[in-house]
Formats: sequence, structure tokens, C-alpha cells
Amino acid sequence: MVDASVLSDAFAEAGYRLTAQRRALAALIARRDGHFTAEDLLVESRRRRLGVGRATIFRSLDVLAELGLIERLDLPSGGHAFVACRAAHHHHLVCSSCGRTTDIAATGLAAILRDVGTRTGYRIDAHRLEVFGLCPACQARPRGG
Amino acid sequence: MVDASVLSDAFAEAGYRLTAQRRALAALIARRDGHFTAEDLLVESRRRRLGVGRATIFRSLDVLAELGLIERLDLPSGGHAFVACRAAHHHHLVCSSCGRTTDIAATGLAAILRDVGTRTGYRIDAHRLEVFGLCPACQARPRGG
DNA sequence: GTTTTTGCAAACCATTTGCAGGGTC
DNA sequence: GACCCTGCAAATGGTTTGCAAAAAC
Repeated sequence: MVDASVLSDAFAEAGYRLTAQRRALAALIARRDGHFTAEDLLVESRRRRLGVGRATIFRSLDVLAELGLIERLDLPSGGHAFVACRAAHHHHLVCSSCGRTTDIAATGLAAILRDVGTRTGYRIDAHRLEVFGLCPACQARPRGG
Repeated sequence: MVDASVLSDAFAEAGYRLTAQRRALAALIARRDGHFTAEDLLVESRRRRLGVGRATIFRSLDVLAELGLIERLDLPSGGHAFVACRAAHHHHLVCSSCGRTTDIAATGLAAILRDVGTRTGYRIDAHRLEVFGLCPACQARPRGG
């Protein structure tokens, strides 16, 4: 969960124009707690008559991902989703039941990767860690969807 | 790189019928070193007149993934690929230039995840770590593709 | 002989693109 | 006023599906 203005400001700061659509999307994304898909945003945009089209949603998500404000997730199901993020680099802990997303630090991962690089001779430049589990609230809940 | 018979045997052991197409696919996958896409297999199947159709390739990849003999990779580009695997659980180190794939142990990751679970209260049930970098051979090579 | 598997081609679904009009700086 | 951005709807590209024929058990 981030502040909508952080998102819209980012467009401006990166030299993109601040349009009504981008503001609307920033607000839409800001109010999301867990992950969301492009389709989710499109549906909500239509329901609330925000007048943001499909193409614009995909294009904006691209930009935000480029700027590091959201991150694309590859769900175990094969689908794609996005999550808002704030920290420079972190990883995502995704609730497999409700989709709530939490940033995690994964202290120690850097050391692991360094070790992997040494052992294999690879020059490591990127990595991705996604963790899935049941959040406390969903554990408390009886079970079921 | 795995043995083709390991793959074809797996079909039989899991109660699937051992067809010529599945044998052919097992061989195709076994000779792959790095990751490969469904399309790669389709192209090679056609070139070598193996008579394995698109649908069968996707269906077989599903089965093999289900059985844990191959794993689906989500490349940074957004595309999907598969890699053959043998260890019970491991992670993949993928060369961003040639696609060669190496299994890595990531010793210590379990501890990190346990820690994450403790700190967040999540019941962690799955995770995925993918590491991308330049393999020794590609580092040695001038550069270019 | 029964049940699973296959191929084909059409269906699908998410994502991308071209282009003309509209909005931002 | 110039250039960026948008919507639309069509194109795209990878993946799935329905069904009748073929193969495995």
C-alpha cells in the first residue's frame, strides 16, 4: 500500500506527463492492498467510470514497473499480477488465499547469491524471490474462500 | 540434463500411457542443456519429423511439470520456459545470454524463509527463487549475441 | 474392448499496436 | 503550439479446447 501521490509524482519526476488517466490509475493502485492484475484495474476503471482504457492501463503499468514503483509477479498459477512497492529492493510475500502482499527483506540472500556466483563462476546480475503462504488473517479464518 | 528414460519412465509410473509422442518428447527434453520453450520443442519435432503436435507438447509439459520432472520458469522478459530437473528441490541459475541452466542449492534459504515466517506470521508453503546472470563461457566470449 | 491420447484447427485470453484526436507542458 | 498520451478496435502470440480417429492397456 503506497500513497497515490507518490505514484503520480513519479510520472512527473520521470518526465512523463501527468494526465487524468495516470492520476486515476495511481489512486486505483494506491488503494490496493494485495496484488492486482491489469484486468482488475480495467474492471474497476469501468465500474467507476474513470474512463481509462485497456491500452492505457497496460502502458502505465509498464512505466510504473520501469520506474520500480510496482513489480510484476508471476503467480504459481502462471498468471501475472502487480504489486505496489516502496523499498529499493525487496521481495514479495504473497498470501495464497487473499492475495495480500507483504514486502520482505530477505536478509542473507545477498550472501547466498554471492556464494552461488563464486561456486558457479556466473556473474550474477538479477534474481527474483517470491514467497507464497497463508497470512495470519487467513490462517485464523475457518478455511475456504 | 537428465536421462530420457527417467522422463519416459515417469509417465508410466504415474499411470500415464507410454506413447511414441511422449517418448519422443522425453528424448527431446533430455538432450536440452538449458531452458527451452514449448515452441522450441514444436519446431524441433517438426524439423525431425517426430510427429508430435502442438497440443500434445503443451499437455505433456503440463504432466511433467505436475510430476516435478521439469519446472516452469518465468523469464524476466515475461516469457515462459521449462527446465529439466532432478533434485527434489532446488533453484535455477539461468544464463541471460545463452540460456544454459544450472541447478543451485541455495543453502541458507530455508533459514531465511523460516525467519520470514516468524517475523510476518505467515505460514509459508511455497517459494520460488530464480537467479539470472552470465555464465563463465559467455563472460569469456567477446560479447554479443 | 475400453479408456486414454492424439492432431487438427478453431477458440481463447491477455497483451500490444497503429492511428487520429485531445490534453499537457 | 509542439509533442506526448489516449482510446479504439484490430492484430498478435502463446496456450487451451472439442471432437473423432488411433493407440495403449
